[in-house]
Amino acid sequence: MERRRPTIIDVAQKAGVSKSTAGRALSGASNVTDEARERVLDAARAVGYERNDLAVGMRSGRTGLLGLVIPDITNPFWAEVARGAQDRAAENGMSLLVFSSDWDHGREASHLRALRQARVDGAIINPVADNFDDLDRFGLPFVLIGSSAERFPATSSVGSDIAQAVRIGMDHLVSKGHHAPALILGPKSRIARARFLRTFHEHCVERDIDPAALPMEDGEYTVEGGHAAMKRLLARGRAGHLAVFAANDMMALGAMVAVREAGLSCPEDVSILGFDGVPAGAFSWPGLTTVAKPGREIGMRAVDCLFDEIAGRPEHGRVFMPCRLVERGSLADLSLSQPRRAAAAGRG
Amino acid sequence: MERRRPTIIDVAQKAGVSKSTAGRALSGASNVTDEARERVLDAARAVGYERNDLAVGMRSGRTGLLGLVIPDITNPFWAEVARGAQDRAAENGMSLLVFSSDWDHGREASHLRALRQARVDGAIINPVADNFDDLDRFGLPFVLIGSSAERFPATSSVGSDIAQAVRIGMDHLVSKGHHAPALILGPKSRIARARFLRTFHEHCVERDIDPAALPMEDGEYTVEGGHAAMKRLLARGRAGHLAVFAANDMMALGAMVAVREAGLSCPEDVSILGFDGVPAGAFSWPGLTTVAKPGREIGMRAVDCLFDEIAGRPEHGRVFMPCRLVERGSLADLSLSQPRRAAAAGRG
DNA sequence: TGATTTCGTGGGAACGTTACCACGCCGTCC
DNA sequence: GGACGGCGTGGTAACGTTCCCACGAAATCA
Repeated sequence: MERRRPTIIDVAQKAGVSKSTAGRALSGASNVTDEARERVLDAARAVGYERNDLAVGMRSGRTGLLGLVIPDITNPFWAEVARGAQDRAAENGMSLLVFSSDWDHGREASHLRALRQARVDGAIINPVADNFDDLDRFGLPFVLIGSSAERFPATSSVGSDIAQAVRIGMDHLVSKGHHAPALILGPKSRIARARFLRTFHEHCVERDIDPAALPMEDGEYTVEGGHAAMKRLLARGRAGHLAVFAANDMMALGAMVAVREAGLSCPEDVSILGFDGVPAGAFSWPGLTTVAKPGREIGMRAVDCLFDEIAGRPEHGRVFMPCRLVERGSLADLSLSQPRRAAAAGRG
Repeated sequence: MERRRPTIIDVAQKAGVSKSTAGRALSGASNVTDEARERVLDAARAVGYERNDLAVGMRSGRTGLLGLVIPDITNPFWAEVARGAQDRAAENGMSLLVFSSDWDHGREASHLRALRQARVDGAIINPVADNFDDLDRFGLPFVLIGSSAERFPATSSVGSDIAQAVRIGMDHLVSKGHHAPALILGPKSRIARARFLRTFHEHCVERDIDPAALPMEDGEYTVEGGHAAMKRLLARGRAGHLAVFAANDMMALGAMVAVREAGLSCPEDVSILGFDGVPAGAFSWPGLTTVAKPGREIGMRAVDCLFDEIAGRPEHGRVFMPCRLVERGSLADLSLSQPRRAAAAGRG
């Protein structure tokens, strides 16, 4: 801090041009001769010049900073989103300010204000569900991510395609011979639950299944929530093999523990399919088969959409990124014990 | 962007004072009357004024931004470090720029330059091991974190107390009746391995154990590395119960798989102790007993140290944060089957 | 009472870069 | 030859805040 850093004035003097010409050469503008540009670039290298983004931002209105406001960086899904956003930002010479909101309205408001004060070029936000006012008045380009973005229909957003995810999950269950799986759902207040259920109902209609006849339990999106829901499912009694589609991987992992505690085994007695793709699913025994959300792709796509917002290009509306099946060991394959014709009919 | 944002000039005019007085009132300086301050704060609220951190940074040299350069935000340990740093930064009204280096020298150099250009107030860095030059010339206050910080002895750093971790791990193994555990170590080139081994040797000396007589294998700090090392350990044959202290949790989880593949069970035949505390350890079966690193605390402490660096307060040197035992189910308790006197002698 | 100190206020300049415009030179066209 | 347009260059001012100093009024001290 004691030693003054070289400025564009130092570069200009060394190169024997004006600061205007120096600035143009350094920014890659076309209205500079190649000879002048060479002299400027050499001078910049010689004095060790590095751009001051504060000054650039003051005059040009662009800082090269992007903001990311997510619930919790230690949550594996959001860490993947952050990673995708980081990578895309870095590819484009931009830096990412990362905040964890813990789904707290006040924290989010505080983070949004920090972003405004820092004059970021734009932000990617997983909105706290009831935070309409702050987002309306954010005043900078932004893109929403995650399920809660649905509450802001006029805004560009990027999220997992939950409908597609439920569909590939159900198709996979059916292909393994599980035609009437039980469901472990998330809490009633959550948007993701409604989307999950809607697609599940569509799936049943397509296959002439009465959804009301299928066992369903719900709970928090936690290990404990899934554990309790599975216990309730098992307490209903089961006729033969039970298959369960859990609304997220933590619930699925908790359900596995409940199965074990009941003296049963997975997948021999109970098959469990998760939804999320958290890393821990690879280490349960057996490994959890799950429908993985595209966290990293969401992060990258959100940055792309944000660049369009910043550039004033047409809005994207809502973008849904496809999920992907991750096959491990938690689903029994009952299709192997089915007569061929019955399996084909089941796939109708 | 079209609507000009209110500046301190607007606030001053509305409050009927100079911009100097307005600035003093808003920054909490003492040389303003209470009456003027009140008028200024009311005016600021009325016009919707928010500070411009670019302008503040240009004049004052302080931006309110901190940088964090870690290997990979999706790694659970580093995500915890980031979380701790975020929280401590937010408590102090600062914002955190987060970068993932992937242990790549070029990426790190690029991130350090971005931090300089953004004129951050300081940075927390897990250095790529051979990056002496860039750090020497970083030019901003910084604090190092993680094991590779040991290569920069004159610099403030914060890391896990690996010696203490190995000690509580070994003490715990002994308390469970495992007096001569095998080791699964990380790669020879890694600093953490040397520290782990050194403490292990000290522990053996204290307990009159010949370390050369204990089985040791090594590999990469990955599931696959641990899996292969455990297979080699098992291939040596085992006399009764085998206990293994693995150099990180991923290796431990890989070792568990190898145990199962060998037709053995954990903890009945083979006990496994990990090191790290990754979330996945809670979901293996049995759950992994491990010595957990204090990621979040490291992040917080690093921010505290950085504030001291920024303020020019005396350096901290190297700070080692204590690790913590997380008991789950992967260690058999052999002390229950030991005669009381023999157990006491073993602990001597 | 006069000199000195303290406090609060206001004005100018600095911070480092870009946006903007004027100007001179050169080439092309009528 | 003169008018026009394009290109490259340079100079000024703007961006929004803080730093710094000068000044006047009030309080304190001798």
